[in-house]
Amino acid sequence: MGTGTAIRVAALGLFAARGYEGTTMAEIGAAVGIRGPSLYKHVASKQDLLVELMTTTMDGLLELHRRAVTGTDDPVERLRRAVDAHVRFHARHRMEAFVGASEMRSLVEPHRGTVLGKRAEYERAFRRLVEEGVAAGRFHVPSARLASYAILDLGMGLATWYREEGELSENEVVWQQTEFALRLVGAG
Amino acid sequence: MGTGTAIRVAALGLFAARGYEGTTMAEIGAAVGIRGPSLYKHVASKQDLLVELMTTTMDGLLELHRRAVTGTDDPVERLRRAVDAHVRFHARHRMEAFVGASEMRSLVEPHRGTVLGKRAEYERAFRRLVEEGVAAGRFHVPSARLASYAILDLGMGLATWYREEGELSENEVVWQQTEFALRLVGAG
DNA sequence: TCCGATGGCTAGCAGCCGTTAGCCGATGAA
DNA sequence: TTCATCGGCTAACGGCTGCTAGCCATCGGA
Repeated sequence: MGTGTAIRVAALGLFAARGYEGTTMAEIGAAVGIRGPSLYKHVASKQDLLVELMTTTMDGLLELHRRAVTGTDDPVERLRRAVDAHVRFHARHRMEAFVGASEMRSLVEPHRGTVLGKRAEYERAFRRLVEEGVAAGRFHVPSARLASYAILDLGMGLATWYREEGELSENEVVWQQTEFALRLVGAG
Repeated sequence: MGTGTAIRVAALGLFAARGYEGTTMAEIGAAVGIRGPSLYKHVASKQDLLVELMTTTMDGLLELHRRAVTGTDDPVERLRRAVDAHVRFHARHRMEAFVGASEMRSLVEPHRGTVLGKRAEYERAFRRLVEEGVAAGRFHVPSARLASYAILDLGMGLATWYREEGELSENEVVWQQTEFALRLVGAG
């Protein structure tokens, strides 16, 4: 693993624990065994670290979603796979999800707009999934928008309470959350 | 409205928008028409502003929950009322909820521990509600813990996407989210 | 063997932060 | 009218921040 990668990992952990504004370049340096100024031999700026972190997170999530919904036309199965990917991603990338949700404000334009755009795209994709199910008579919800937000929130909540060392394995959590999502749209 | 209250309101808005570390005392002052140092005639410190904000938020939420579940023994009705209070609170206090979730790290001990304790108490109360329903054969979930987290996440998500000016009224959102919660625990 | 590139280091700049000290006009009770 | 209190203000302190400049050891290829 290159030094650049180690720096990004350290930055992620610190941003999650202390926040972007609450993290100093000296701390990030210390986490990888060098001094603050030496970081600039590897990264352009502190802001750059955040930008890259947030855009790659959203890109990864979008890519996983696309792969998940490809290969079947059945609305129930499509939603099941999308939720599986969504929850699994949030279980595996809790810190990225937390930083992504709470540090949007620290992102400077135009990157803020870019990331917000990707997030809106992800939300639309989920909403469309719910709408397809409703149109096919498989889901029964008064508002597809509200239902899709609810499903997204289920997964994003993991950032707060999920722990790998916890009593529930990743697969158990993923399975139950998927079940919750299907019940929620009235397909359970 | 006293100056002290105006300061707290301004601080809440700024903490939500820019984060605790990203907000300066001069900005809080400017929001109420005075200079930064003058704030110290009304508040003890910046940290104090955050402490008070977070503890009163949790106290308010706990009190609302207690009132909601008092007066009936029916597990379904108890959960319905608790979710109603939970969602309504988060719709009305979006900024408090957002700050409460993302600025726990900026809280200094012993206040951090106190607030975490209150949050844990709130989570336990909800879990107990689910467990009661399961014990009474009215709810059907594999894990009460996971189900209660899911319900809590439903409401907390509002902090991100709910807007008063949106197309859905508070009552509509509250009603649908309550419905989602009941479906989720298999009581719909 | 040379030498450029790489990647550490320290010093330091320019600016901002929370907070304190101390000043002063307005206000209202005695 | 007097005078203490209140609540503004500016100046300033001590400390920290992101980042740049510039120095130097190491090391791999020519």
